Amino acid sequence: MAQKPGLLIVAGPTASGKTACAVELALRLGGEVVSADSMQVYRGMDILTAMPTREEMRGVRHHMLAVADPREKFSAAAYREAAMKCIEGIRARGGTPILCGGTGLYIDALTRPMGFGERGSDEIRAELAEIAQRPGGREALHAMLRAVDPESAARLHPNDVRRVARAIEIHRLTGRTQTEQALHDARQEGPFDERMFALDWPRDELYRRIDLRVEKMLGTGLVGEVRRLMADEGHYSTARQAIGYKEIAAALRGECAMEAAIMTLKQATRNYAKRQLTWFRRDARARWISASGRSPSDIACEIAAKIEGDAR
RNA sequence: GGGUAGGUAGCUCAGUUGGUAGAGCAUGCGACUGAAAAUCGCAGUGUCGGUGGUUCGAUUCCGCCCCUGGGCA
Repeated sequence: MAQKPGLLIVAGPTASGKTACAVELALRLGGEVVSADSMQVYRGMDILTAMPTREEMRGVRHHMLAVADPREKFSAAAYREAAMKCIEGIRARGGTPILCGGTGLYIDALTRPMGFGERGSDEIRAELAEIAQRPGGREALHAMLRAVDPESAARLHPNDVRRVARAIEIHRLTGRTQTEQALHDARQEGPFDERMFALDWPRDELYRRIDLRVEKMLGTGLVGEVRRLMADEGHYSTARQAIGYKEIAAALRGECAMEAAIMTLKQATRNYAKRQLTWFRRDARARWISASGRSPSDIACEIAAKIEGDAR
C-alpha cells in the first residue's frame, strides 16, 4: 500500500494564536507553513488580515500569502490547486508541510476528496441571481432545485440562496446532482495522511483577544490600508468581503462614525470566530488543544509530542 | 418649580380597545462541496420602574412616588 504524504494541520478561530504556533512547529520539525486563509491570499491586505510579518515568520518559509490581486476572484478550487503545488515543493525540499489557517472550506478543499466538477458559469449565476431577486424568487429557485435534485433541496433552506443556486448550477453543468457528487467524493480517499489540531480558548478570553487585536491593527495603520484599497474598490468582489474592510470603508465614506465602525468590526470578528469554531468542531479529525495561558512554544511542544505518540 | 415625553429582553424599540408580551441586534447552538472573513437556519431570556386604587383579572385605566431626556422659567 502506497504511503500517503503526511500533513500537519493547525486550525482554530481567528486570534487564537495559530500563526505563532505553526512557526514554532516549523522551527522544531524543519517545516514550511502553508496558509489556509481565504483573505490572506490577497495582496495589500496585510494589516486587515493579520498576515504574519517578517519577524513573526522567524525565517520560516510561508506559502499562499499575498499571491492574488484583490481584483481577482479567488476560489476554493483555485486554492487547492495552488496549495497542492506548494506542498509538493516543500516535500521535494525535504521539509514538513504545515497547513495553518482558519478557512475551513479551504482546508477541506485541499485535504478531502472534493470533486468540484465543472468550472462555474457566470451566465448561469447571473441568471439564477436575477430569479432570486424577484418577489418570491427564493422559493421559486428552491422549487427549481427540488425538480432536479430533491435531496439537496430538502437539505437547503430556501433562504440560503447561494447554496441553492450553486446546486442548480452543478446540475446544469454536469448533469449530476450535488448529492450524487458528494456521495462519490465520500467514497474517495483524501490525498494526505493528515494530523489536525485546533486551538481552543474560553469564549470570553478569545473575544477579549479579538478586541485587543483590532486595537493593535488600528495602531499599525489599518485605516490607511483600507483607504489605499478603496481606490480600486469597484473591481473587487471577494476581497471586499473581508472583515475590517467593509466596516472601515463605510466610515471613510461617511456612512457612519469611525467609532461605530470599529465596534461593528470587533463584533463581526467575534461572530466569525464563532462560525469557525462550529466548523472545526464538526471535523472529527481535529484534536483540540487548550491555548489559554500558554506560550506558542508550549503548545507546539504538546502537538509535537502527540505526533510522536501517533508514530509509535 | 409648573408643564412635558418617556421608563417593557443584555441593547434599541414595538405592543397589549384590560385576559401576564414581540421584533432587530447581541448571546448560545447548528449548517456549510468552485463567493466562505461569505451565506444561511434554530433557540433562550422578561418581578412590562415602584406602590396604592378601580376590576373577577392591571404591564395596559386612575392616584401618588422614584428615575431619565429634551423644552420653559
